[in-house]
Order: sequence, then structure tokens, then C-alpha cells
Amino acid sequence: VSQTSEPQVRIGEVADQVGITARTIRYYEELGLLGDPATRAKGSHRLYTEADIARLRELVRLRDLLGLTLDELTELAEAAQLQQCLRAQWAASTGDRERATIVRTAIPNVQRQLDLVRARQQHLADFAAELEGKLGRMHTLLADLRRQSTGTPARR
Amino acid sequence: VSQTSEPQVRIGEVADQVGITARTIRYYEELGLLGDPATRAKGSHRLYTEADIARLRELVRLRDLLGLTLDELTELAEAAQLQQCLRAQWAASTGDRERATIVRTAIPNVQRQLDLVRARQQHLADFAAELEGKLGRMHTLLADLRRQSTGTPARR
DNA sequence: TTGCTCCTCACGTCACGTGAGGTGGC
DNA sequence: TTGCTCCTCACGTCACGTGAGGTGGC
Repeated sequence: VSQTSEPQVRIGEVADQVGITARTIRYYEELGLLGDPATRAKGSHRLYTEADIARLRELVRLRDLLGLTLDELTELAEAAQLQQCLRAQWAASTGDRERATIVRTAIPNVQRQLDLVRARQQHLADFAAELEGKLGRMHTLLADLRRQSTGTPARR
Repeated sequence: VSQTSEPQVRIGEVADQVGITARTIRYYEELGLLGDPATRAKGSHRLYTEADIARLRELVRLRDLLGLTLDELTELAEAAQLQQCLRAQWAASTGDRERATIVRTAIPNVQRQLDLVRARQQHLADFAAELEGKLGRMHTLLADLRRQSTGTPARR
């Protein structure tokens, strides 16, 4: 039954595109971070859709940029999983009221991610300011030393 | 010979202050990330100065905020180690020219850290923008649904 | 003396890395 | 048929976590 469905891509290319290894993808599947491998004959090749790739990219970003553990990712992922599930219901649900409910339940999940990003940004800004201060002091010090060795009196 | 030197603090308090465990500190010492334990009788308590604590804080920040491996930290630390060594020479060196050289060698190290921080900030800003866009679209969608269910025609 | 924190092994764990040996699709 | 990528164990590694059993300082 070869429907004209979305193109499927193999694990190696997915790994290259996302910037991780095939091992990592298999490990995440083992932990249940990716949607079930559904029906895949034991030993046959894994195939991924564009949606799967986007999902992996998000997981990797949350891991790398926010330093979340895979346990924490699982939590967030379960929420996103539910979101995915709701997205499927979306087409089926015709009522605006139902649709509104679906969107409302999805919002806090995204909001939480944004909060985490904001906190990270704050810490990085602090760090950057500190490094800049350090660098600035070193440069003025250098300038002072140069002035002294050329006979120019240092300001102060 | 109890000199009136800087106060020393034990590993547990250091761990609390920095927000890590004693095990991590011992592991870092084992890897040579902290200045040599110098002369410590095998089995006796480790004692740390304020400078040691500041150093550990920096290492942990580089690890957490930038996601550096301990190998990468070792590289940066060796440069910082050299910087530390130079700082000791500082007092001894009277010549401005020598001092200028010391500062000049220390600058690129700090600059490199700042570059890494900048790159991280860029990625986080991208991520934040994406999440905000997502959130915004969800909110307008919700508003549209609300308008429709109350009979108000949706814009567009 | 009694707690408390510290010490040194040493094994466990998380998140993969890295082959070994074998099968499947262009 | 020949490469190439894929598959499944399974052991190794990095960065610690977590006791076990014992010693030291207020």
C-alpha cells in the first residue's frame, strides 16, 4: 500500500542534519523520547519524516542550550507528545470551543520553555558583563603602562 | 608556623557555596583542574582559600553555561593557570614593560571566553524568538476562535 | 566522649562512543 | 555482485553519584 505519503529518510542522514550520531537517535528511541517506532520489523531500517527531524532538533536544542537531562526532556516531551496527539485531534474536531481548549492546553508548555530560555539569557548576560569588565580593566591598565613607559603621566 | 594568612575553608562549605558536591571537587582535583593540592598529608582535610573558590565558580559557570567538557576546561584552565602564575610574578616584576607583557598574554584568554558567551547568546536569542513567535500565533489563534464562537467575524 | 564532617576506595549510573559480526536496499 | 548504510548486541568512557568503612577536628 504505497500511499503518496511524506518522504522518509534514513537514520544516518537524520543524524547528519541534526548534528548528532545515529547512536544518540537509537538511544533516545530506547528511552521513548521519540514517538514509538510504531510498527518496524525487528532488524529493518528506521525511517523518519520531516516532523520527526524537527522534533529531534528541538530536543537537541533543549539539551544543548538549556542543559536539560534526558529525564527532564522526557517530561517536556510527554507534554509535547500530548500536544502532538491533540494536533491529530485538531482535524477531527470541528467545534471552535474544542479547538480553543486544545490551544489553551498547549500554551503553558511553550511558555515554560521560554521561561527557561529567559533565565539562561540572564545568566549569560551577567557572565558577559563580568568578562567585559575584566577585559576593559586589562586594556586600561595596558594603556596606563604604555603611558608611563613613554613618560606620559597616567591619568587618575 | 601559623602565619596570619587567608582563612581556609573545608570542602563541604566550598561545595555548598559553589552549588556542587564534594565529590565533584575531588574529581576536579584528580583531573588537575585545581591548583595542585600542594602539600597535603594523605588523609588530611582539604582546605581552600577564597581564590580557590572563585576559581571553582568560574569553572562551574563555564561548564554549565557554555557546556564545555572537562577536557576543554582543562585547556582554558591551563591558560588561566599560567595567568595565575603570572599574577604571582606581577609583584616581583617592577618593570612596566614586563607588566605590560603579562597583561597582553592574559587578554586573549578572557577574550576567547567572551566570544564563546556571545555565540551562546546568539543561539539563545534565536531560540527565544522562535518560541515567542509560536506563542504569539497560538494566542491570536485563540482570540480568533473566541471571536468566532461569539459571532464576531474574524479578521483577515 | 559524642557528633559531625572529612577521608579513601570502589562500584553504580547517565548519556552516549565504539567496535564486532551480520543483514538489507540502490 | 559489489559497496554502502543499516541492524543488534555489548563493552568502554566521561562525569560524576553513592554507599562502605574508617579517621580527625571542634
